[in-house]
Amino acid sequence: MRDRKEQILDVAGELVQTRSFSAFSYQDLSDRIGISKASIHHHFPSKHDLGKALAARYRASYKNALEGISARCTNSWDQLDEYLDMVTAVMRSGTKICPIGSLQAEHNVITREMQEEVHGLCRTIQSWLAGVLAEGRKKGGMVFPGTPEDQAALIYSAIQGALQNARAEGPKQFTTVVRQLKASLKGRV
Amino acid sequence: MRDRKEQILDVAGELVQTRSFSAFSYQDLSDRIGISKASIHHHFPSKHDLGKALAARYRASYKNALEGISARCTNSWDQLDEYLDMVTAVMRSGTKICPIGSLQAEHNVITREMQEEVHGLCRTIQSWLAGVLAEGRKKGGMVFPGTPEDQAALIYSAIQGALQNARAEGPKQFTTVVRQLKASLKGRV
DNA sequence: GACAATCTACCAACTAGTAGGTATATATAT
DNA sequence: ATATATATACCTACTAGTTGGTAGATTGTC
Repeated sequence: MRDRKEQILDVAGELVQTRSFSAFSYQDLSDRIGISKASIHHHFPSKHDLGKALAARYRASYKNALEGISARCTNSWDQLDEYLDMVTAVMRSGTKICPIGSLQAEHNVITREMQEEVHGLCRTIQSWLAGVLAEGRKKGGMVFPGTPEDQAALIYSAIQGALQNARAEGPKQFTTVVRQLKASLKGRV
Repeated sequence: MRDRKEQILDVAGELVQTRSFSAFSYQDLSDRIGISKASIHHHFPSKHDLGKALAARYRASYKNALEGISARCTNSWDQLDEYLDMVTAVMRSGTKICPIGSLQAEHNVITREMQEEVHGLCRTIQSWLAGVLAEGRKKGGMVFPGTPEDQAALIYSAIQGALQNARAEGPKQFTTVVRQLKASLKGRV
């Protein structure tokens, strides 16, 4: 089976998002997938290997998704909406949180290579957001203080914080944050 | 020694903020404090007891700090500044993150009682923020869309997300987010 | 035959938590 | 005063189970 690796990453991803990187084990993977613990070590010799591959996959997947949005729609507002819809979908799928948030919370217990993957993912999203905001300010009437990069940092932080809150406080808070962000960009106060 | 309990909570708090709740053990506490693991079990029979006491202490401490700010200054802008300064101090102290963020990231692996303490802490901060925002809109010229509660949710989420990013991305991003939030409230765009 | 994927069976280290004992205070009863 | 409880704080030594990881044999597939 060639996609066993993918399957393992799927399950590991779910565990990272519902628990945390420290709080799941190879045994958990073994139980869920139905092959022995040693077999999982065959595919990912150490937990660091697994974590690194997982973070890299998240990074590639986000990059792909964001490029897809850019290709699909030209309007900045639509691009922002699609991004926010994507994140909303993550929140709605059970009791998950953002994988970035989960891995960042354990920043000091993951390896350097994992840290770098997570860091790259942050940069990818924020620079994409900054691009959308720059274009939106020029042509779409988006209103915000500072540079597009500054505002991207705010939006990114708010979304990440809101995603984390959502699991404890429910989805209402998350949609409120999204609404506030959009209203603020429209300059309606 | 009466304050042994406090000392244990101090060390546990630091470990929660630098690692995560799952990623520290009674042995870690024992090593750092210099008393046996069993002695720590004497003070906090189970890890759940320890986590609950820790979350409760955070809650009380935040409540106290926020009430102190309200008592100290009457101006809404000053109150907001003091809150933001307090959070900035958390970020600057080494490689810590917000304890709430850390515990929320592990929402599904902590006990219900711990979840409730964390939840209460979130509510405490957000309703305090909402109070400051309501007053600031009325008398201080603060500008934001939606209700004060809505905007409090945004600010709270952004701060929490930014705190989490700070450890991976450095303090610059955090100060940027704070600056953007304040500029936005001032209506300068 | 080579190779990948799997297995069983193991390892040392670590996990939260317990059992049972010791030293030292502070009461209380005589 | 002095003996006797009681409680706190700590200890060493242990349990049962989990952790990430390894060794070596077995399977199926090109």
